[in-house]
Amino acid sequence: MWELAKQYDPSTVEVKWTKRWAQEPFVADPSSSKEPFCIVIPPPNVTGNLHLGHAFDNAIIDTLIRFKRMQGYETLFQPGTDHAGISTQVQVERSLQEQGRSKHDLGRRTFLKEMWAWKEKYGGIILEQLQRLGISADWSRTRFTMDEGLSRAVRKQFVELYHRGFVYRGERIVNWDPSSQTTLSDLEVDREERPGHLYTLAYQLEQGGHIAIATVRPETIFADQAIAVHPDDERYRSSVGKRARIPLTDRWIPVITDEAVDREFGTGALKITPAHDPLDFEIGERHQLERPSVIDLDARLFGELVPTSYRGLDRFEAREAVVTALKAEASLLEVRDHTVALGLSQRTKEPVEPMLSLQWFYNTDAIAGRVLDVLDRGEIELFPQRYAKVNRDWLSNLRHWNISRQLWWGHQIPAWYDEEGRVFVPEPENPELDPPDDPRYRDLKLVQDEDVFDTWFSSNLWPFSTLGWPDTDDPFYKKFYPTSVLVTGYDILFFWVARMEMAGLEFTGERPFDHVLLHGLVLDAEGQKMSKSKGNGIDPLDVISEYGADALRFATTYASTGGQDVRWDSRRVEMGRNFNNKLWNAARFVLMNLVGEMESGLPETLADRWMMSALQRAINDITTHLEAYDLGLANRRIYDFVWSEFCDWYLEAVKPALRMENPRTRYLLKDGFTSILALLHPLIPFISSELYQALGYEEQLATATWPMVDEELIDEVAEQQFEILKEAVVTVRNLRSEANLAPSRKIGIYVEGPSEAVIQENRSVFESLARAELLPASPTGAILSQHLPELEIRLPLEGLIDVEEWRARQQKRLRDLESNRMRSEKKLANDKFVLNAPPEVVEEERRRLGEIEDLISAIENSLAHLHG
RNA sequence: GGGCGAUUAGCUCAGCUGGAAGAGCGUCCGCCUUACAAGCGGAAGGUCACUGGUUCGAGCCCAGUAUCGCCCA
Repeated sequence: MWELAKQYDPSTVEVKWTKRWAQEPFVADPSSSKEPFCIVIPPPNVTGNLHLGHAFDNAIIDTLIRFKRMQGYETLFQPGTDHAGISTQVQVERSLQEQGRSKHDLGRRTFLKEMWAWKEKYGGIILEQLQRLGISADWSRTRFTMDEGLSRAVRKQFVELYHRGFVYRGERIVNWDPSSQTTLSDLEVDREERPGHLYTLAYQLEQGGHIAIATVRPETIFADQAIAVHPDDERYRSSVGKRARIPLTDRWIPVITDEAVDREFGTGALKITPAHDPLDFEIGERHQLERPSVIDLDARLFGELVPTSYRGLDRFEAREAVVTALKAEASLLEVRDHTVALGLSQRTKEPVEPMLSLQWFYNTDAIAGRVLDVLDRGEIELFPQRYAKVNRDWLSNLRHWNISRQLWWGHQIPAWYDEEGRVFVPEPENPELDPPDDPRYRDLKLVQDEDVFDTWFSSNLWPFSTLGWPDTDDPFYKKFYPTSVLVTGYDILFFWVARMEMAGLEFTGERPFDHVLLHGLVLDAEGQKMSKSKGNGIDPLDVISEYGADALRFATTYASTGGQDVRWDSRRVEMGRNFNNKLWNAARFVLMNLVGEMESGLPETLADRWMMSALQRAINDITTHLEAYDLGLANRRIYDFVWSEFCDWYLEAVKPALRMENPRTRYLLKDGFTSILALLHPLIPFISSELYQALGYEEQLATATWPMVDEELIDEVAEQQFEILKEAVVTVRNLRSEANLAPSRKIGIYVEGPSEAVIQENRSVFESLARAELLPASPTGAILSQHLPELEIRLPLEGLIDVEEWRARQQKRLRDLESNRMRSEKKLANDKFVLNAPPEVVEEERRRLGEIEDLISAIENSLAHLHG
């Protein structure tokens, strides 16, 4: 037992438990009769690295899981990883590039082999990093979104949605990222305001004159199909129905009217380019316009419609060239500065090209409506509650979701086409049967769609696909679904949470989780988002090696309050490290005193009674906070209890009894400290487990039971008396400090007043804490005295003390008391207060006033007798 | 344009249903007091952004303003 070092070193302890929890994971038992509690991990990118966001998220999850496990729930912390389509593929492509190869050199099959090899090589890293955080997941159930079972779930989702008519293939304007060469959903595009220009172009009218149109993208004029004005716009009445010539070309297009045109924008006349703008696409549909494209997948101008000199130019180069030519032709009427809302690919930051493309879409209108009903009924509860509205607003304004991605890494879309372009999708009765293997289509030449699904189209199934769905008889699905709470950052409320809500209802008929706990984001010290490109990220593994994983967990749960963003501040981690050291040393003290006889039973001494009582209150508060997901409050409460109550007061107060080898106190010391370790375990699992073992317990703390409040131990008398004792001790320390008496010097103290008995009865505790000796009679001669309610404390004035300074201090205290008296008197003189305020508040105010008055007269009296 | 969050001690942040403002760090003074100097004892430090309102009573509730940040269009 004595081998506990003076200073806590987390590294060896944490590595030891990390290994143990990896080798003996917390396996969930679906046949258990215990109530289930399940959280699925927000699956990190399989080849990614741990960042602070993961650490934050998983610390919260694991705290809840460990808490519930100790409370007696059958817990499942379901771990796993996500294939993260684009980012993983980009990584592998980059590494190929370094070897001078491209995915096209390899071909799809070989490339995918490389991808899987990559996944095998790097896919375990992030999970190992998570284990280093001490999370108690059931590692025997680790899942990956491209596992066989989960892939089956994705296929079933698509097949069913297709046959129910919610998923369709269509030509729509999509967000094309020319850099990663794939389409993106609306959510993956960030809008950014950029300085740009608004160009006014003159389109010659066939009857003479011209019509001026405003555009921010002059390079797309070659794909124009019409000019549109608002039907009520008088300015263009005469032009409607006429034809106008596209500048730099010989093409003539009609002037049409459409309600969607904003008369206030530019000249009120718009060029309509259905293939390159979503609004133009809609207008084009209404007027049956053709939709030729002039921008290719590399964002270069192409096609018959583009004059040869511009073909092959990048869209931005082309803009310059077109503008120059327009100027030369005198078709450019005006160029004005104009901020444009540019769509950028979230991943590559490349401007997205709105482009006409044949893609798969998911019409979520109906299912979103059902989710809204469930949210309205409060069946899914969000924490903090304000996010319920955000959740709802997004669901009620959904556009069809583009679910195809032009990638190879992911779930290839199970749709086949024959030579005439007809679509073949597996039958719902037999979703595993590929149409080419279906005898009915034996004579057809079927080719599978090359694309894969958006990654979120598989992670939306995560809460149930990881539990065995589509096998609804899977015991884990039966036991743990719907899951209990989903914990994630608010930044993926739409991406993931809302989509899981839809998928859950669509396919299981149930909400996927009862509660959603959304936490904030971890920002850098300046309040900026952490990102690779900015290089302002902090590696959690560095933090762990410097301070320990417990300290990191402490810092994250401490900062987890009300969904607020967390500015990174290493002082919080230091706080955690210091706390762990404090706890370690408290344990050393406890262990040091556990030699010899112990006797179980109720507390007898004042200190024991007080500590056990304070412990019950702490248990109650901490349990309540954890149940309400207020981890920050729970953390602060246990921190204060351990440091300020247990260590600062109890451990000091208990020393005399321990010196006298009180077996009951010994027992309670151990008992109380054991409860503390249990209360701390969800927050700082490593050190608490280690110390619990050091105390001699066989079972590991993680599976011990959560402390319960024992009402019998709540002892208000002891609390009041101990409070008096503390105040008296603080006063003596105060006097000593003011009298400049060295702490090492024993001083004589005399106490007098109604509360005197409490001090006398706990003489040894008082003397030990105050480092003083109680005098049998009041000292004579020069004394310093300090007044407390119901107690006067006297100290022989023997040291060198500046009496004038002392007098000044006392007078300041008097002034403070007098202003308090005035406030109190004023309050009590107010009839409205006395009549309206609750009686106990009024009573408290009266008591306070009486106390103040006593103190004032006592201090005045002692000042009068103070001789300098 | 719509919505949300923040504004409390020098710094980073707590503050539950309204009932005399808190923590950690930092600062000042004193300590190797036999668990702990990553510590112990003591102290200083706040017009709770601003303006009105409700209330016996407002950091907290209501209305508005300002600044910063985020989301959506």
